[in-house]
Amino acid sequence: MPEDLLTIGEVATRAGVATSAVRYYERRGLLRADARQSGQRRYRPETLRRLVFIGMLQAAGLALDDIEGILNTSTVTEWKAIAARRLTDLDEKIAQLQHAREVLAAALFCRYDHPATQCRIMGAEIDRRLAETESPPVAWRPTTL
Amino acid sequence: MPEDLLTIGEVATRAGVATSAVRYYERRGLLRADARQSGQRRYRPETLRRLVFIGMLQAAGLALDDIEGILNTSTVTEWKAIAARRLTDLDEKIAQLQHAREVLAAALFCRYDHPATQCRIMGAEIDRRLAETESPPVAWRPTTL
DNA sequence: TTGACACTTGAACCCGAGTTCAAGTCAAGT
DNA sequence: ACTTGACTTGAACTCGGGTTCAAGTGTCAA
Repeated sequence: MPEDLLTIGEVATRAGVATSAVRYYERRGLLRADARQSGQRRYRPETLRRLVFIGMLQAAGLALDDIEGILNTSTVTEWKAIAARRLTDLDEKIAQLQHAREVLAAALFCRYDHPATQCRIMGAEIDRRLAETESPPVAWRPTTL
Repeated sequence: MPEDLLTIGEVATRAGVATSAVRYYERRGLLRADARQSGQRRYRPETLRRLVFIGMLQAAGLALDDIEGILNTSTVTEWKAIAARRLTDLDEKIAQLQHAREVLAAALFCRYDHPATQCRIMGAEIDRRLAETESPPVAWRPTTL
């Protein structure tokens, strides 16, 4: 018996996930145990790497379905297509969050004080958003929303 | 009866959310209908703005509980504290996503081809992550994960 | 041989953020 | 009078990504 096989607890802690998550990934088809020793799952170090890989893609905002696709497709073009699509989404999301960040940060310097909806930076952004959806503008008065 | 009141359908479409979401926000205490006309909710334009405000904070990654806090706290320091905490989270998340974006983008240029786990850029990042959790390093060989 | 301990299973549950559904109400138009 | 259409309600359901639970199994040490 090769002793370089890891238990579920080992791969889980080393990959920084819960054992329940590892079993869940197996259910979802992202992973297989490489062996069983008296019923217990055993993993090759490569599988630990695979687990970390899953975590990376997850951190990049990919859903488990996409990750499964990337791991289980048979051609380069196929997985790169999925990755490229998600890269676009990711860029969009980063841009959105950056904008949100600006607004939120600016609001912290706002001294129209209370309540938050009174803040004129927020107010201006609300106007922008309302205008965007090409609806008739609603007049801005410093009223409690 | 003041005719500048909006129906739920109006506020919803103008704010870009579903009517069910508006009712849900009301249940959660983020919102109140300003009036009722034969049982139906009516909203002042300010409430439409409030709805957009909710959407903005949501886009910045705030949970409805936080948003409720920001809307319903009584002091400036209180809502700014919440916002500041979330701003930190937001910065962290943006940084994470940017890193993930780099890796993903780089992977698309990788020509170790198939499968995705073979990509050496991904491989290097996996190593970095494994090293980070101060676990003993696992040797890198180009094996299927 | 009795514990302790880490694992096994399927099934049920959790969370956040809503959506969907059935059954009912109301006002307007024909 | 009847239909249409937008609303009302509470309760149940959805979805993703897991977690928790009860009941059982295997291995090791005292």
